[in-house]
Amino acid sequence: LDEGYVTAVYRVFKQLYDKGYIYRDFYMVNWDPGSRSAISDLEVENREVEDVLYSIDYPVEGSDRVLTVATVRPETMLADTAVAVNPSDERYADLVGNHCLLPLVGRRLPIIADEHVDVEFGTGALKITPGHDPNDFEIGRRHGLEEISVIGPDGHLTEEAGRFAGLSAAKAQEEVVAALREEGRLRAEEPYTHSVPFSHRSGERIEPLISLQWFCRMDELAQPAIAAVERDEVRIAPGQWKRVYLDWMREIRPWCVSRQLWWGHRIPVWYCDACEETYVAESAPERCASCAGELRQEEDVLDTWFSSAIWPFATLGWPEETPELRAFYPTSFLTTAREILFLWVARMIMTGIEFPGAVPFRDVYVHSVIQARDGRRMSKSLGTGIDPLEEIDVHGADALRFGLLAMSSTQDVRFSDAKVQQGSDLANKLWNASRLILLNTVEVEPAPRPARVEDRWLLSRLERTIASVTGKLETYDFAHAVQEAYAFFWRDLCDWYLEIVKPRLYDGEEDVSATLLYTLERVLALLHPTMPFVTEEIWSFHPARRGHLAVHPFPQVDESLFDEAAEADVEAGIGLTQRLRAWRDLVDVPVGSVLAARVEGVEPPEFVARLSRFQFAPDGGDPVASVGPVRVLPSADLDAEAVAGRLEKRREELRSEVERAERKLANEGFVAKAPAEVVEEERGKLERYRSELDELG
RNA sequence: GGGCGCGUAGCUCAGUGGGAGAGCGCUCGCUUCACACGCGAGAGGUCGCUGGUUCGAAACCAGCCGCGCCCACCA
Repeated sequence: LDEGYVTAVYRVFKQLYDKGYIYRDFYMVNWDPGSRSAISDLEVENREVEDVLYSIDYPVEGSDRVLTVATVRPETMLADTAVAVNPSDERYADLVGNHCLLPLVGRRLPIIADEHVDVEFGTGALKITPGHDPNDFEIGRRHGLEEISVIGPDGHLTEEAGRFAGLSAAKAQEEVVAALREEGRLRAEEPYTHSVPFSHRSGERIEPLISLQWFCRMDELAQPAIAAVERDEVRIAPGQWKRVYLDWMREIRPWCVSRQLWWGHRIPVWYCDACEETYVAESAPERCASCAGELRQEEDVLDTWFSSAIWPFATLGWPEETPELRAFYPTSFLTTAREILFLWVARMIMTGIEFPGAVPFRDVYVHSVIQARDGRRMSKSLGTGIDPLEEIDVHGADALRFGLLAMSSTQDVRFSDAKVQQGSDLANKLWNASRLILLNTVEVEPAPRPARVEDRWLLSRLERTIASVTGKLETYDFAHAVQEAYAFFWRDLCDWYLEIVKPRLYDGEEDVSATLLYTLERVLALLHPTMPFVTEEIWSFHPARRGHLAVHPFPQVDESLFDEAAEADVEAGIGLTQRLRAWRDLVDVPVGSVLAARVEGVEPPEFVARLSRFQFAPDGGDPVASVGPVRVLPSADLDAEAVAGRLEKRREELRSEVERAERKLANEGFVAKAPAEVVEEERGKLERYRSELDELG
């Protein structure tokens, strides 16, 4: 409706017309009786339908032979203008050039030979109805056959149908079958399942009709658009869609661009009824140039995708040389659903190259499709759609956004309420963890200030997470990107680091405050694209806040904070803590009790004892159990039987591990052919299992 | 008919050559001073089937079974 846009559409139509790409022709189109309009091939959807296949005898003129033909649309026989057989079919070779007599009508039908006919199907004889079947139309044009229309745009039979005129196609079918039966021409009726075109718009069965329409020839426009994708001037990801695009483009067919609808850009063509002149123009001519008569504008409108095809530049003011067009064209990135690849993306590329002279975008990402909860397509007509506003009411906008990203994949996935709930839980956790940090840190400039090994571990993990998330976003791997950010925040920061540093935090230590505020700032920025609302709100309380988080730079990786040694030490400490906790659980130690223990060898980080409720002392008698390097000392809280049972279970686990490693290393092929580091790793494992087994006694 | 993809824990999905993973659900224990939308600990899988390649296969190859999508003019 925007005037500037209409100008652009008309300019495009006129230029394509002047180049000879746009033309008007009688042609077989997909007629949608529901919307009473032609529609394009791409708007047609094929569905399996159970029909009846009728076999009808067509007598051969001047002979007692008959040709039996098969059809699921017997009413269209009224428009038959030939019978075709395959040229290699010896059964009928002598009949080619003769005529059949069309039952009910009496028309003389030439018997022709055409490669299209399948010798194997039915009797190998095919009735030809150029007016109502796309194949027959092509065959008809090849052989110069008459094109008769017996079904009109309203789905009812025309005057051409003689005594059947005025009937609906369905009713006509019944009557034609009855008449054939009466004349003894109906040889067989059998159930037949086949795929049938339906209108994507109205849902009605397509009626192939010949009508006068506007077409756009696509092959010239397609060539540079094919080259652009071949040369990766437009990159299509995931890679398989590049080939799908190219395959389609290489076999592109003329595009029927006219529609008999009210909505749409009216085709910029004017007719003079007096002298039969036709004008194609960017704006309405006043009068006919030849006779000065009144002009009448074409009533058909353009396919909606015709105007959408020029969207990337028409919205920026093209054909005017606007500042917007100069600044923003070509654009960089388009994300889209795959069913739009042909309808829209391909056409934008073609018109972008043809008109402004440059591809409209550099990268196209074809995303996965979220299906309904039960795995069916989301669809308005099936009622399987999921209303995002309802989801937002229940879980929140951030939760839905997180959930959708977490669901996304290279394949189609079902909508998962659990993933949205996970997002909602994350928002809640972000809020609470931030509250802990913001209410307990002292006033200090946020900065990485590692004072202990756990600080170096956290900062190293933070930077590695930023690196990894960034890499995954760049390759459109959204699900893993958000899952990785989620795992760092929840596991590393909340479950471990915050629990480890609470005493230092409550003590008002500056180093840990600075490090935590720094980490929080980076985590908020990292998660902001995924959860914009809650991160922005938390940011408003952050002491480092300058302006909105939405315009805060996305975190850049600081590799100087990578620290492999700290990671190894802390992760070993975490592993030991988990084993100690599990051991306590399994031997039923009372929850609050602190057990005495002694450590053999290197002292683990301080937090291990605290988080597993142990007290490590240099001495204290004979141990009653071993957990890795930890020797648990006797205590009133320990049930001797449970401890012994647990010991035995651990021994069994270790024995089976030792056995597995030994078996592998005993395999000569493995030792000889596997890479040295893999063999070495296996030897290391075996050694560790054996020494722990020795410790247990 | 052609093409693409999928079949892994109860559910939804990751994992593409060296000891089976996540979220949810389930079991047990915790009202521990950020969070019970939470914390800790667990159980649970002949990785669709059959062959093959390999020292080694959930992963690579072939065939089969089941499911989905796209394209296509067999009446």
